[in-house]
Amino acid sequence: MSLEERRKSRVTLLDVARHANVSRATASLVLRKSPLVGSETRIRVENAMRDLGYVYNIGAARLRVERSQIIGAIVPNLTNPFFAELLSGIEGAIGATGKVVILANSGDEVERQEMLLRRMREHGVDGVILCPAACTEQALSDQIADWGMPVVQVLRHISRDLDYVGVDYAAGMRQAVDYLASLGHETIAFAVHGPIHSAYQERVDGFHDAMRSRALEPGMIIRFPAQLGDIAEATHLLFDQPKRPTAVICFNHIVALGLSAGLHDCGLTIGRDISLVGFDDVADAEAIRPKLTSVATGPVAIGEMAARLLVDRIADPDLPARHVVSDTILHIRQSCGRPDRKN
Amino acid sequence: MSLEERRKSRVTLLDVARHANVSRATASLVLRKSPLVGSETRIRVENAMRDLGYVYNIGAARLRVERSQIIGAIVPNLTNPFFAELLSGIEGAIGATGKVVILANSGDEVERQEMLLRRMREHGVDGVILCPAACTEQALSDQIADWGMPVVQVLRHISRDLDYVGVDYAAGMRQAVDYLASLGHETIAFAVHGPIHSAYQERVDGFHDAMRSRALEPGMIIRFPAQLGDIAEATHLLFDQPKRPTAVICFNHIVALGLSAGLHDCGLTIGRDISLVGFDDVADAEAIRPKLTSVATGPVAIGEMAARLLVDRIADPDLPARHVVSDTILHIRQSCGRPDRKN
DNA sequence: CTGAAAGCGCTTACAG
DNA sequence: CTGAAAGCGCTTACAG
Repeated sequence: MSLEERRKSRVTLLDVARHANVSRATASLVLRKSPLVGSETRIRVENAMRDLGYVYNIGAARLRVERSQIIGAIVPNLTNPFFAELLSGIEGAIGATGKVVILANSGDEVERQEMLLRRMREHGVDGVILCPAACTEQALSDQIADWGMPVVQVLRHISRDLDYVGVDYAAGMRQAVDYLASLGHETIAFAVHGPIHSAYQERVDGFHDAMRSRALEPGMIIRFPAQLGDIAEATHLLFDQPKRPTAVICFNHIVALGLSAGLHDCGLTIGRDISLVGFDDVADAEAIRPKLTSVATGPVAIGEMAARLLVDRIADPDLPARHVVSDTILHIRQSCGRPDRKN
Repeated sequence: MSLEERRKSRVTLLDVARHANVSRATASLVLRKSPLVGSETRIRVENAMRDLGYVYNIGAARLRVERSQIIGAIVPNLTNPFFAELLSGIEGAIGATGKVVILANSGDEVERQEMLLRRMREHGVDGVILCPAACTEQALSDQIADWGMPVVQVLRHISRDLDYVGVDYAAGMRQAVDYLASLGHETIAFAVHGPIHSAYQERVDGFHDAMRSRALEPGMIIRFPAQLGDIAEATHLLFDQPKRPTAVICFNHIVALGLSAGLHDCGLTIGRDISLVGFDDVADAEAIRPKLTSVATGPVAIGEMAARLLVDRIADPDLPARHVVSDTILHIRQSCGRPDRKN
C-alpha cells in the first residue's frame, strides 16, 4: 500500500498536461521557459504542476538531451581541511549554475580513482574536476580524451592537454625564502611529507631555486610522517641535520601544526629560537600561538575557478587547454624572527 | 567532427549484443550478472563490452527500475573540518555499496535547503542524509513523508518520525563536568557559539543537568562569535562574569581553538591558570599546546552509521524509525588542572 | 537460455 | 501556439 501510494504519487509531465488541458509538448515548453507559450497557458500549466506536486525528472530528460547536470569531483583526501575548502568552492560555484556535484575520495590510489572515474561515466557526468591521485600516469589524459569527457585538473596536474587550475607554488616558496633571508636566515629547511606529485615537486624545486637565487645553500629537504599525530614527535629530525636550520618552511598546514606542537615540546619558542613558515594558510594559522606566518593559497577560490573552467569546457569542448595558476600571498604574523647566531 | 566522433563512440547495449551475436535481453542479463546466461555466452558478451568500450548508462536503467544509485548529503557547512570528517564517513560507506553521493551545502539556510532537496528529488536520489539547517521546521518531516523519500537525520534532528544518528551530547557534557568537578572546579562556564539547533540545545541542557547533579551552580553559558577569527579577541567575555570561571567547556573545536589562542594572548597558561575542555576532538586537539582535553564525538563513524541506516531504509521504507546515539569519549590530555583558589 | 515487444519520462522536429 | 510521433538506453515479463 505504501508502495501503491508512492507509485501513484509519481506525477509525470503527461499528467500535468492533461490537468492543464494542453499537450505534453506544451507542458515541456513551459518547463523549459520557452517564450513560445502564451502567458495564460503558461500559468495554467504552472498551476497544474504545483497542484499535482510535479517533480521534474532530470534523468529522463538526459536520455534525450546531452546534459546530465551532474559533475564529478575527485579529491585524494576528504579529512584534510584544505581539500574541504577546495570542495566548498567547487560546490558553491557548481551549485550556482544549477548543477549538482558528485563527490568522491580517491584516497590517493590510482586504481580507486579509475573505478570512480568509470562510475562517474556510468552516471553520465557532464565533466569532472580531478585532483589526480599521486602516481597517476600521464596516459590517463589520453584515455580521458578518448572518452571525450571534459576534465579539469586541480592543484595537481598530469598533462598539459587538460585544463588545470592550481597555485604558483614556486612563487610561494620564493616569498617564504626571501622573507626568511631578509631576516638574516641562511640555513633554511623545507619540511615535507606525503605522496609525491606535481604540487610536491613544484614546491621542492621552487625551494631549491629560491635558495640558489639568494646564493644560499639549497637542499635541506626533510621528510616527516604523513599523519599529523606523528609529526610532533619526529621534530628531532630538524636537529639531526649536519647544519641545524634556523628557520623551517612547512609543506602545508598539517606539517606546520605538527611542528609547531613539536617545537613547543622541545622547549623552543617559535619566532625566537626558531622561525616557522606555514603553507596553505587555512583557518588554523590565525588560531595557533604564536600566530603562524604563512603562504596563503586560497583553496576556496581555486575550487571556484576550477568549476568555472569546467563549465566553459563543457560548453565548448574544443577550446584550447587553459592553465590558470593563482598567486600566493605571504601573511606575515608572529612565527618568524631573526636567527639566533648562538646556534 | 569531434561531435561526430563523440556521438559515434556512444556504444549501447544493442551494439554489444550485436557484436556478441546475442539479443539485447541477454546482454542485459550479463550486465546484471544473472546466472541465467551460459558461461561461453557470458564471456563472449563481456569481451564485446570490453572491445567496444561499453559504458553502462545508469540513468537509462533508472527509468525502468526504481533505483538511481545516487544518494544526497546536505550539510550546513563544508569548511568546518568536523563536517568534512562526517562527509568522509558518508562517502566511504556509500561508495562501498556502489552508490554515489551528491554533496550540497545548505549554509544553514532553510530556503537553500529546500531548493537543494528539490534539486535532489529531480535527480531521483534514492535517499538523503540530512543535517538539518538551523530553524528547520518540523513540518519538513511531513513533507518528506509525503514525498516518500528516505531520509536520515544526522547530528541534528527535527522529528522523531525520521531516522536519526547523532551523539549523546548530554553524556558528553556530563563527562566534562564530572571530570572538572573531580579536579575541584565549581565555577564552570560553557562557551558556545553558532546557530541554535537540537545539538546545541542538548549540549546546553546537558550542561545544566550535569552541573545540577553535582550540586554546582548552573547557568554560566557564554556566547562567542561564530567565526574562528573573532573568538580569540572575545576571550574577555569569560572574565566579564559575576563570578570568574576556573574552567571552561567549549561548544566545539572551533571555540576551543579560538579560546586556546585567546587565553594565551591574555598571558594565561591553560591547564594551570584556567582549565579548558574541548568538544569534537578533531585532529587539532592533539596538535595544539597544551594538548587539549576533549570530548570525542567520532564524526567519521557517525557518517558511516548514517549511511548504513539510509541503505537499510531504502531497502525497507516501512521500517520503524530508528534513533542511534553514539557515546562520547573523554580524552584527558593536558589542558586541565586543579582550580587556582587565589582567583 | 534467447528474442520480440512494451514502456520508463522526457525532448524534438514536423505538421498543422 | 499545439498535437502526434519517434526515440534516448535500458529492463522486464512473456513466449519460445
